[in-house]
Amino acid sequence: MERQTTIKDIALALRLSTSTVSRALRDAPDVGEETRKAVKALAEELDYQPNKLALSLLKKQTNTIGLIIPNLDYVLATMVKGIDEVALEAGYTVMVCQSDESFGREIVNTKRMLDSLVDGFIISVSSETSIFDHIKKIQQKKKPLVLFDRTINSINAPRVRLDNVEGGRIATQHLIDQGYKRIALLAGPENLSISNERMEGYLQTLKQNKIKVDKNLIIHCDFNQEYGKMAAKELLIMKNRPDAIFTISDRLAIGAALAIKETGLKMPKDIGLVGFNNDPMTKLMTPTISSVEMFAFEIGKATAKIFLEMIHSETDMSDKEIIFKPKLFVRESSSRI
Amino acid sequence: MERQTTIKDIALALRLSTSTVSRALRDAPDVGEETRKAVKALAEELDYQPNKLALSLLKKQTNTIGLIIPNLDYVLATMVKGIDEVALEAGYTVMVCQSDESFGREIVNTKRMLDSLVDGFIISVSSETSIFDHIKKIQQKKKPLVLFDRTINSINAPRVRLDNVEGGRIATQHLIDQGYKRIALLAGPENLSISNERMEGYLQTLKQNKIKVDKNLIIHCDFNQEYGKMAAKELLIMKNRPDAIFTISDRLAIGAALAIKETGLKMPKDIGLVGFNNDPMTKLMTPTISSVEMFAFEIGKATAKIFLEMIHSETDMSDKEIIFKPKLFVRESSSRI
DNA sequence: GGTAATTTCTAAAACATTGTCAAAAACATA
DNA sequence: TATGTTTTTGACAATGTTTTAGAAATTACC
Repeated sequence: MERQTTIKDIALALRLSTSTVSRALRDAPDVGEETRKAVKALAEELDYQPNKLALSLLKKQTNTIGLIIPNLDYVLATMVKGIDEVALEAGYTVMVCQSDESFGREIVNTKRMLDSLVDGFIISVSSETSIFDHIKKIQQKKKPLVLFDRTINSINAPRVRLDNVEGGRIATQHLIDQGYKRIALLAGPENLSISNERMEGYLQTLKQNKIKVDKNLIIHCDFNQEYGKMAAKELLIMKNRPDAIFTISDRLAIGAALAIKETGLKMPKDIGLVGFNNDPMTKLMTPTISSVEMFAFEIGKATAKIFLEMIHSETDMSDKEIIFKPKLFVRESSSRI
Repeated sequence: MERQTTIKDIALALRLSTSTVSRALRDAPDVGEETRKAVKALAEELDYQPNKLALSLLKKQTNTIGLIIPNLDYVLATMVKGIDEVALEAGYTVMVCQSDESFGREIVNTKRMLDSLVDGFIISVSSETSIFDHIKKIQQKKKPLVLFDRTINSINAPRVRLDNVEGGRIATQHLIDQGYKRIALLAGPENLSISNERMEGYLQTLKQNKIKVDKNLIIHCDFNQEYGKMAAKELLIMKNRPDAIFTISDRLAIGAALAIKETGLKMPKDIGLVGFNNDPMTKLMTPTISSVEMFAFEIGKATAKIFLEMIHSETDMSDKEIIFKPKLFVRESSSRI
């Protein structure tokens, strides 16, 4: 790696002090017109670029955001895109680390980034994470922290997320409206906020419609097409099988759709299916799958904006919560009326 | 943000010099057993973490890799995962920037990162990029650079990629073997290496099989489902329409599949279709779509490994090229024998 | 007891930059 | 010319760390 031109080189060449050069470059008022010109000309010639590292050390800020996410599936990738866009605009660079749904890797990533290279954190936790000491440590060090998508109630930080309860409600209500009576739920990992909230919406809606909850119709499993398929199979071979399935993610929905096909049942006639995320895949399957849109890009942008706000203003924002309203896209898999 | 404990604090408290503290912490030989213990104990107590910024400034390395990619679709996300995994293992953190297929944003991202925060670059260029000054600048500054997936011939840097010509060949040959006679090509953006290489394979194979190339059957378009659909429609309404389409990406293939469905043609009977990437979506479509697997995860890992090798050894590696062999997964869309 | 060798520590430089304060130069006014 | 004011510049400290060279202090040996 080549030695970079520094302010010192310019100072030496022009027989000036480094401070004068520094000021000339920053267009400070107290520097002679001629010196300024000379400095700028030489800086241009030598392709001088201020050393960000030295600046960061001095200013104690790196203009870098640490982003920790569980994976890079469609939804997260879209959110990352939103975050990226806003951050770039504001002069920040994003450091993305995937925990790969692993608690251990989430901790390693947090620790690494905490060791001083980032100005703050934007986090969506892994499905394994149920202890939050590493996240509390961020707050102890008083670094800005915003949670998004999969948020944590016991952590006092601004959060941006979907109204997942509402999402569960509109999906379930839609299935009921379409005349389905026994609605199963493919829930995600148990300790995840999004799982529980969407389930909450499901339960509320059943209750409101005076439908008794059958615990056998609720299955928890990881976000993985294969698991989704297996879980759906389990449901479909029950004596008193469900006539509709609401899955908490589209990946699970796709697994379920495959299970349904293999069993020889037809959607939406024999069984209804609604997924979550509005992954483009749902439009491509045959039949197309109804799904709840979660405005991932917008959530990403809003998250980054809150983060920036948090960095720039000193006011406490830990109560701030931005909640997006979901929207159901009805497709073939669930429209039998 | 809270003030971090520094080596100075420890030195002051223990009435030692900072140098001694530094050596004690690093287990250097010339430091007394008792001092070492005292220092370590206090460091533990005050939760001392070395300031990476200061270290980076001193050592002139940040242990950070700048990764520039055009987007975060399935293939790239998988590659990023591979890169991430290897980098993390080696103690490096990855800074991901999406150019979003825009030349301008690619330049901004490169410039930002070049301004000293990263030790080197791993790049896959945007489809708009046909001038490479920003990339040459990286090399002028003697920073390690590895190109992957979409590589550039005019840049002398190690590269990791698929044997795209071979990919084009096996896809085309397969279609011929299945008895298709008029094979169209949905190529990607014109200036992209992967487009041209896959097309090269297509052309070679036609020639080998003594099939005359019909230029009207070759359409270039951006990687976008909608464009793919439009381009396919164009092909399908021709008087002398093709009886098979080979698309250079699965996103285009999916677009083509939708166009085919709308036209009322049946795959694989009336028309054959082969895509590229082996995106999980291809397994979910009805009919399932044949596709060329490109081992994205492996390419990602290999790329990161080369990068690390480049960082650690000083030997010139700019000739190094790792080429993965593609593999065709035959599915319903193209198997009519 | 004196010299040499060894151990343990410190001071200063280095990394690139900015900020503060003081000095010097330039200029204006009486 | 002397004084005051403004403009321009420089010296030095500070950011947090490691490294080099060397200084004390201790121990070993004759």
